[in-house]
Amino acid sequence: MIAHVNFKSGVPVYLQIVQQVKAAAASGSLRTGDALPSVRVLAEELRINRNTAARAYAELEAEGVIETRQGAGCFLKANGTSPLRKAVRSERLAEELDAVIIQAHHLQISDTELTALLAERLEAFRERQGLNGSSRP
Amino acid sequence: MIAHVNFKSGVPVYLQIVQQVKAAAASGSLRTGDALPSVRVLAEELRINRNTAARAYAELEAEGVIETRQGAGCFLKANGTSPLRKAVRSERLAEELDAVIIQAHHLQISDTELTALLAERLEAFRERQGLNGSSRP
Amino acid sequence: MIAHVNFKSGVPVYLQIVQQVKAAAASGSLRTGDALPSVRVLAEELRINRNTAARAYAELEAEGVIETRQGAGCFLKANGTSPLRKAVRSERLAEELDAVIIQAHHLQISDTELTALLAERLEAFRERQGLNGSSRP
Amino acid sequence: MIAHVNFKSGVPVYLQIVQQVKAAAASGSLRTGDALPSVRVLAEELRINRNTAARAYAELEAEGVIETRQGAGCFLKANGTSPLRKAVRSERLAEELDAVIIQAHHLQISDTELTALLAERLEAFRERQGLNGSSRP
DNA sequence: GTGGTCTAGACCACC
DNA sequence: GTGGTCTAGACCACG
Repeated sequence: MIAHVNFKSGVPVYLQIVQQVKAAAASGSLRTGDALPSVRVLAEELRINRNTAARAYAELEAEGVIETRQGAGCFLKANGTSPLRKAVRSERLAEELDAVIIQAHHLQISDTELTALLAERLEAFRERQGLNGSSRP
Repeated sequence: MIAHVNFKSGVPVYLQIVQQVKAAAASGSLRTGDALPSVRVLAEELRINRNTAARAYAELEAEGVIETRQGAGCFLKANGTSPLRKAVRSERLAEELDAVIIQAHHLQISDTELTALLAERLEAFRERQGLNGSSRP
Repeated sequence: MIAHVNFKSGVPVYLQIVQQVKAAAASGSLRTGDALPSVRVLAEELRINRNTAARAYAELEAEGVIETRQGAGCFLKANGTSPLRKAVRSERLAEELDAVIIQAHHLQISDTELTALLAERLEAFRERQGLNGSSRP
Repeated sequence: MIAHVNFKSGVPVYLQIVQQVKAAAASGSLRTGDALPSVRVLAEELRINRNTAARAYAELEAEGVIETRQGAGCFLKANGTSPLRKAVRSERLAEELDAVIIQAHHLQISDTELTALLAERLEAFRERQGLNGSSRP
């Protein structure tokens, strides 16, 4: 099961799938060249419409995460292929960071603590990557 | 700045506001009796429609988080729950940071760059705060 | 009437719309800030489904040609905002040029003639731009 | 190289081939009795499925453009139409160039860059031709 | 009124 | 079998 959707979260279903596939790709549990479940299979597993599943994959292709080949299926692309300008990429990330900063402020977590937390999560992320990278049947 | 909305996250704007006010209340950064910005002011600050701001407040009132007193404004009600423990608050932020890290990976932004970007955005946030008035006494 | 679709060409309808809006924007007959017909109106005019019209607009937004504001409509963005890397942009254009070169070869048009033809069409394009730029009610 | 396909244009690949063979026949670059590459070879050259190549040839045969002789291959039939006049051929190319110019505009590629890119792709094309065998005797 | 999402079901192009 | 497109019609978020 590649993803699990929550119909009540308010987040569009197709975006939930996009985020989860991205997470799987980033953490290494999906690897370059791996085939993703077909649109029909994914739709059945998640009990969503085929169009919704297709839309998620279309979005992933537009972002350069996967490659879809007519009649063959969808495959994870090698990382390092983001077609966006560096400035645009930084800007997008900055927006997300701003949201986190506001949230930290609301949760009364200091700048120092937030910075430390980021370092900690980064380390955890790299460790997870290492595990997925070495053990594969 | 009581909230920060992301128009492209897929999460309805009014829900983003609701969640952030709740987070602020839960962590103690907003306290019983505190006044919230008026619908008009909030709409202006966030550059959203007044209807949207009103809807967020309506939702918060329906959930018993705030209380609107005619002609006086909106105020935070006693919530009955003790402020969240620090560990819980960190955990919430960690989840958001994990999402940012995944995004950074796909945007091909290195750990170093991400850390630098956080520092930069933190500084910008503090500067904005300084301009908009001083903190709680 | 912003576009006209040909159902028999084999080219997806939503792509035909995308191309025509791009052409209108490039030639100056649509200008920065101009509102495009609403999804519903466009769908009615072209006698296509509302979803198809929406998809065309979504594609145009993804390419940075228009901006869509929830509840307000779609508006032409200022040019000079392509979010793609220069290398990616050149590559895409190169692919299209390759197709033209093959076609020229089939039509037995020499390299020199093709180059001259490009210069001629570029001049014609700039002239059309000039006309649209100056005369507007 | 008898054709060049664009997988992302939205036009079915088999139709792209049909159109290009027709163009070559109309302009005289393919002449009555000329042999076309076998389905197998064409599929390899264009990196498409053999079924797709076969379909293109089937379509061309149905339209009476080519003739397949069992065991010998495919050959261009007499088409009865005189080769197109140069003006007509230029006009066809001009349409394609106009589309490229519009695309270049949105990709923010200047006239100078576009012209240079054409020269570069022309050179690459000639080089490929040289490698793949000499021209018609 | 605007655009966004989802479902259902159909047909096509391609492997 | 695969993904891509289109239609029809519904509901939601937003101005």
